[in-house]
Amino acid sequence: MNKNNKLYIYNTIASSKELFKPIEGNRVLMYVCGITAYDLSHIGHARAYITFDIIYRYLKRLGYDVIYVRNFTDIDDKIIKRANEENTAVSSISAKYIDEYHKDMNALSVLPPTYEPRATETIKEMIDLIKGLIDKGHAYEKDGDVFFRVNSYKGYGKLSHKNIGELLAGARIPLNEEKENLLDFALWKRSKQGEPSWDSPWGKGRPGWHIECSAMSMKFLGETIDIHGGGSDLIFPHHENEIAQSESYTGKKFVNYWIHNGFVNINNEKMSKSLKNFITVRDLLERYHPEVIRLFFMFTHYRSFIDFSFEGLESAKHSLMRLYQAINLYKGFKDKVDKGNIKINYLNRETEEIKDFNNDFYDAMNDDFNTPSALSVIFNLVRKINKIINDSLLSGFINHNDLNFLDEALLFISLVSDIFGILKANPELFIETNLKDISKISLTEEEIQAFIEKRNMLRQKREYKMADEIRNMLLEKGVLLEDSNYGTTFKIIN
RNA sequence: GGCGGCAUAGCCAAGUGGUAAGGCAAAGGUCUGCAAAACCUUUAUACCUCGGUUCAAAUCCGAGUGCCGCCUCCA
Repeated sequence: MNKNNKLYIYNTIASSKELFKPIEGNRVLMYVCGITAYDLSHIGHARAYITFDIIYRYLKRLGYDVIYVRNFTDIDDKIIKRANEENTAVSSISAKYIDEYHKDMNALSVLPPTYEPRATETIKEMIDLIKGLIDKGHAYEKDGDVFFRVNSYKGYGKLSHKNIGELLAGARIPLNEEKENLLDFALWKRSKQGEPSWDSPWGKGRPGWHIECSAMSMKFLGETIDIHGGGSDLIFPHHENEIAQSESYTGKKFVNYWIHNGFVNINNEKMSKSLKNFITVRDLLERYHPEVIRLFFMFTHYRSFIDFSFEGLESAKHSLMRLYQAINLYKGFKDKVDKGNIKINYLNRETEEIKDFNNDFYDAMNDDFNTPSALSVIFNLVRKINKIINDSLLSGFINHNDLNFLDEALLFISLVSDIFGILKANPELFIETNLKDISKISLTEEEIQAFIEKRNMLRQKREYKMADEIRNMLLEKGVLLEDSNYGTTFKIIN
């Protein structure tokens, strides 16, 4: 762990952590590859965009002025295929799924980037880029298709740490007669019957996939940017190709820091459409609070693959509850202090210092955004908060130093919650609503309340046996009763 | 076939040279008519195996085993 208060980022191209230094002053130029809009987003997308959301939020917290671009691929084979299947326009498919994506991201509290360009809005820039590449001998046209000449770029493979020979040996792509080299990739594709197309110097056609990110990155951020991110599956060939075409065109370094998030697996296997084991964000949001999903991902470092499981989600849910309970406990406690039910004593006593937790937290985050480690700091802090409050509740006194620590601790937690995008709900409400899902059982809320009242009458008469019978009966139906000083509440169990 | 990653308690998961964070679960305690909830406390002495380097290794090096990913669209 680094103790020098500086941010280190794991750079894929260097295969190691590097000190982060922006190109210019406090400004950070960040580009993250967005989705291809042809279907609902799945939990893999959720992980990727939550990861970069936290990076975005954290960089801003460090005082950087971040210009964040995240694109939409709205022209592509899969979208065309989907449009044909549904007998509708390509643009209506992409518009629909961009809209659905926004709904999902919004629900997950993923902040909107500074710019969200679409490929089809950047055709002109792409054509200019391709023209430039042809002029410089890095690309060639063949019957309306344009390919990038991989052999013309000597650094090819530097990101994915492969060399052209290895790639050729392992290639599984069928040989395309029109290409000079198996590894050459399409910059421009001539249009086929019934496909959307744009005019170009090479006839009607549409862009290849890789060129759009180079064009959009340059359009909004310039020729060299600080951070470029995406899922680890994009390292090859997508990002490798982006580097080749961008650097061949500008003669400058394209990206300083490459950040890639690990994959989401299900039962230890990659999630994919062909295995039919993917879970949509939409489905997950029906079962879990968005903050539970965020916390679930944060419990694993962003670069590790994560094995998705409902057990893991349940665990995250209980963890989140623990955080909310502590906030709630503090609120109730402050109320008691304000009302004079807890007396403040002004003896000088050693107490915890918030700055220790603060330092540990930033050390963790500065170490390549180590959220699991940062979370452990928060849970340690929560234990201290609970302990101080419970001790005071028993004794009726709170030391003024401890009280001050509590106030600072809660302020710190609220700052952390801005970075993580959690703990934004009303604690009392969150705890209540997350435990009550009446739809799962055969009783109505009114019926349950009636039983609770009946039982409490019996309890007042000390007829505990009958009271317990009601409690057991409700438990069999999935309703668990909880008695407290404030009355009896219930929650639904599975 | 080539390249790369991972292997830490019942489960999940940090830690990458100085003697094992945290979460969930479990057990004990406080509270309660009893429970539940909440909170507190406790919970790894072979960190996959074998060998090596070092005063010191989960951490570095070598070999092996197992799992996974990339080399095809993919977050």
